[in-house]
Amino acid sequence: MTTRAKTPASTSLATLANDLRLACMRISRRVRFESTDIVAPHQFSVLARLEETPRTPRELADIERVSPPSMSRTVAALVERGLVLRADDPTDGRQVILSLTPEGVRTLKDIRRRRDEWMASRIKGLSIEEREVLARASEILLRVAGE
Amino acid sequence: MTTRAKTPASTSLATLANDLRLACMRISRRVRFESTDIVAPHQFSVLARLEETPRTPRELADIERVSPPSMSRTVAALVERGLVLRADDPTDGRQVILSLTPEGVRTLKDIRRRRDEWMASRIKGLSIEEREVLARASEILLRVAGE
DNA sequence: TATTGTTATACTCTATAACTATA
DNA sequence: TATAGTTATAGAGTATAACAATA
Repeated sequence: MTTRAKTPASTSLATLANDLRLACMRISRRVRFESTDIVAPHQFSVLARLEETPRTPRELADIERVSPPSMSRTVAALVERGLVLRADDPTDGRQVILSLTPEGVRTLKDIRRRRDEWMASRIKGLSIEEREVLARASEILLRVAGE
Repeated sequence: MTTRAKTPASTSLATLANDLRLACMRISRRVRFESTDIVAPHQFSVLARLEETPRTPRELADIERVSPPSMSRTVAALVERGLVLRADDPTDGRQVILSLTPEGVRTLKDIRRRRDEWMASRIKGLSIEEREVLARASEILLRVAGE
């Protein structure tokens, strides 16, 4: 492989890709493992999608890349728990509109708070310079992840 | 959510924790979604553990925080696929020693290559400065994740 | 008696196929 | 006939409880 950069070896594309991927995956893994969420991962994803805007089960299934029956079941569990509200679509009798209940909003906030607390506890001991690096990296990564 | 951090020193701990966590989780999510792994996540974890050193099912269950019966099942599937080798422990008849087969080693490498390719394609278009930020961030994050 | 590992059984999440209701 | 959603059924992964083999 060609390392054409005058910069350190750590900026080789392949090395950086591997290091960065591992770093992100390990952080994510520990966040999930140690913040003991109140809802399952697939339920959390649905709540987060409904926080953006009300959606139909079909839309959620497409976004989350699961089958309609799976989403039907996931939604049913969230409705059962009082986190999601079902409403008939006034213009199309086949569809249902799903949205978050106040309890759903609270649950989402609570989960994020716990996750953030874990992350905050990890970076609390870092230097100002290190935090600045991470702040800049966050911006870049969020942009890259959104592309 | 809460972006805005043009004044580095005033970047709050909570804001950084949230941005950084979201960034890592979104990157991880996309890596998993789009590199279409050959084995399931829990199987990959076990292969990676066995790459470090041969282990018993009990050790794997403790490390991966699943029950012994679950690990028993996971291991059986990997043995069935020819990725893991079972061997009797010569000093303790109750135990079995699990290790990777050559095919298991190849599979692990292949999965990592695919994941890295996705990540590399994402950072290919970044500037030298941005890559340097990510390289420094990787070091910090890997250290933090390992604590 | 304690430990390792498996089998028995049940619950959850996933999928495909078939069904109902509406457009 | 096509679409939205659910129900029927089956296949994995996980768990707890009970069992077998060994220490």
